[in-house]
Amino acid sequence: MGRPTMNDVARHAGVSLKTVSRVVNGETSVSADLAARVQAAVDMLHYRPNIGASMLRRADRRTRTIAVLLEDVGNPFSSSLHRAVEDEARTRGVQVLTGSLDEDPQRERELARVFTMRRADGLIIAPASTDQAYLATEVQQDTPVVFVDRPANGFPGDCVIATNVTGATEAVRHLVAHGHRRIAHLGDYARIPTARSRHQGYLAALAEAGLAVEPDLIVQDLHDEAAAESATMTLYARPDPPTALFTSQNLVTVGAVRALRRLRLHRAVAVVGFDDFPLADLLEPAVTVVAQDPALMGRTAARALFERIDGATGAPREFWIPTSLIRRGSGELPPSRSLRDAIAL
Amino acid sequence: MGRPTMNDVARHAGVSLKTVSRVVNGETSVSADLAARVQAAVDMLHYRPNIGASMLRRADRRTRTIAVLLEDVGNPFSSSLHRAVEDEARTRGVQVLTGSLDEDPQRERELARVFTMRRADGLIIAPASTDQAYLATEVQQDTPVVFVDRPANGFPGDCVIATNVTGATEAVRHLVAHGHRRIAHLGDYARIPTARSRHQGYLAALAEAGLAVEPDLIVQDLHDEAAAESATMTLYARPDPPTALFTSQNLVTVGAVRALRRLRLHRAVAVVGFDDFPLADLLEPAVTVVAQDPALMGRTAARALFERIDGATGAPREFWIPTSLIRRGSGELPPSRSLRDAIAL
DNA sequence: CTGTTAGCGCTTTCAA
DNA sequence: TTGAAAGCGCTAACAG
Repeated sequence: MGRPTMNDVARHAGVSLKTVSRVVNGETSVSADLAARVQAAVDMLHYRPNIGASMLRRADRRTRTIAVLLEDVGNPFSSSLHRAVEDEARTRGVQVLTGSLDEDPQRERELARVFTMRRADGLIIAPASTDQAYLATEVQQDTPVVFVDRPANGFPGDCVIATNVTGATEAVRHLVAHGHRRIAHLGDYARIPTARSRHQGYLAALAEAGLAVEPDLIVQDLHDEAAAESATMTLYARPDPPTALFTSQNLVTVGAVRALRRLRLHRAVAVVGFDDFPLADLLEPAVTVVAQDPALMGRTAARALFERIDGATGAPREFWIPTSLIRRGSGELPPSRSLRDAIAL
Repeated sequence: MGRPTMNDVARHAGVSLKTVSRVVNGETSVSADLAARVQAAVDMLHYRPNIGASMLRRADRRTRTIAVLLEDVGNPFSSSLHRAVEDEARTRGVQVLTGSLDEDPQRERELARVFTMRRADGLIIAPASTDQAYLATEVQQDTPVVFVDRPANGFPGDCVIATNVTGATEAVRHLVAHGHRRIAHLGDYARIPTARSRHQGYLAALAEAGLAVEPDLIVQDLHDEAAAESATMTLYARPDPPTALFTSQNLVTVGAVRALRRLRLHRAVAVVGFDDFPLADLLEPAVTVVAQDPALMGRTAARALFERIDGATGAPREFWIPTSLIRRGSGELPPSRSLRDAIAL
């Protein structure tokens, strides 16, 4: 009394179950006559094959499902990436399961297990944990995993990562070129690999310019707007504040911009942010950023995954997705000679 | 040579397959001794149940999967909604399949069919088409469908919709209260139900204020920033332009703001937008909006769906999600007496 | 408490 | 070209 089955169709069409299977799967070795009768029965009963059941017996054992584990399907970076994966999957008739990790390593394991029980053909993971060795026992040998946004440890898989170090270096070099000597770095959780790379790029640019590292100008473990805003306020309560900020993530960038607004320093302090965000060009001054390309990252990850699913072998590959500096104004402000006066206002 | 099966576990533990099934499913009627042996074998073989296979024979025939059809999983509205659905699903151990419709009715049907073949336990659809009668033959009687953001036609299902008409009326009433008499409406594709409702709300507010409808001040079928920007430019090339804009969607709002910037009218023309967007509060002037609550819409839709999946019967319900006017500055600008002079600049 | 048998909806294998 | 039988991994129904 539930959905009609292949057997129901066979009975209605007066053919064997196997003939229905052939028609449904588009095999050509069925006479036109029988095929038509089967099709008529399919239409009349509104038969829809149960692909979960077919996968059980099918030789390739594919579920035509992939799973994507992201930081948060609701944030702009993750959701752009998700959309790009969907588009690649769609051309192949593959469905996409998603889950949000919220920087929780535990959740990463849980979801890897859940999607394994669903027999996803492959996984795309933006790791929240620092060690993916657990995947060895969690996923099957022949289930490919592609890592995106952050590198993996302890498990072989293709890897799609933005050029975080060089992007950050370029950002800070840009500030140096505009005359800045005291450049602060506002970073995300220090345990996040991308945050570390961006920090590393910052240090490299300072070294390159022969500038000393001032630990007081480096604030880490900022993960949301509020934290970034208050860290910036604190920075500008100091006697000798920086003339420029390099922020390592868009929520941090926005938090810093908010603080500068409150302090009325938004036209006095230069800012370059890592990762672009909507409307950055409409702020005053418009925000200079090192833009990532989440859609390209998603597309690249999906294509790599499907190549592996289709049987590609060989050592894990690294795909480096270039970042690009977008000059909009905030990063081109010269160092203010009178920051303390401005603050006094 | 693939994944270990329940049979492999049974052999290793020296018990029957059914005993393994009991342990794996947490049934208590197994002696501690056997349960421990089974668990040991599970751990040693890294056994993971194939829930696709179990669903085939299980009495409730649930896949513990729901499908969500959205406009575009990459846009802020859809992705916030998606995230809220995920959170509800997670508490129930249910996985979420998603798909983007891109305003394509054909795609809506396709995806409904695909997810039916996956035997999703229920569907959440933000309709792209105007008629959902096709669902009658596409989904099973007992597969609940909940519609979100836009109403359904021709198919019974709970419906979760923002108060578009009253929200739009409130927006325009707000502009009227600030002295505006010539208020333009920039709307999305006229075929989109939410766009029509917002247009209707606009008309209601004008009528309430005793203002005549000026067809020249109504521009429809704007779906992206570029279209909205050029429509706004055109509007201000007219001899007698409006002193305020009511924009019906956030891309349209942003396009209009861009145009006003270019015309240097952003402090002269009042703007209220429908639907909030990130950083609206950081623009100058900050943008007054009628905010929707996509997360609440997603949560409400998911809860309604799970109630139906859990057997709730009764007539389709309507859940009206309230909008809220957020005053930020752009909507509180008074009518400019010298718009033409300002434009002349 | 434990096991045996049947069968979910489908594809495979093999025979006609 | 068509179909019968077996079986994918699992749970239900029923025995012991």
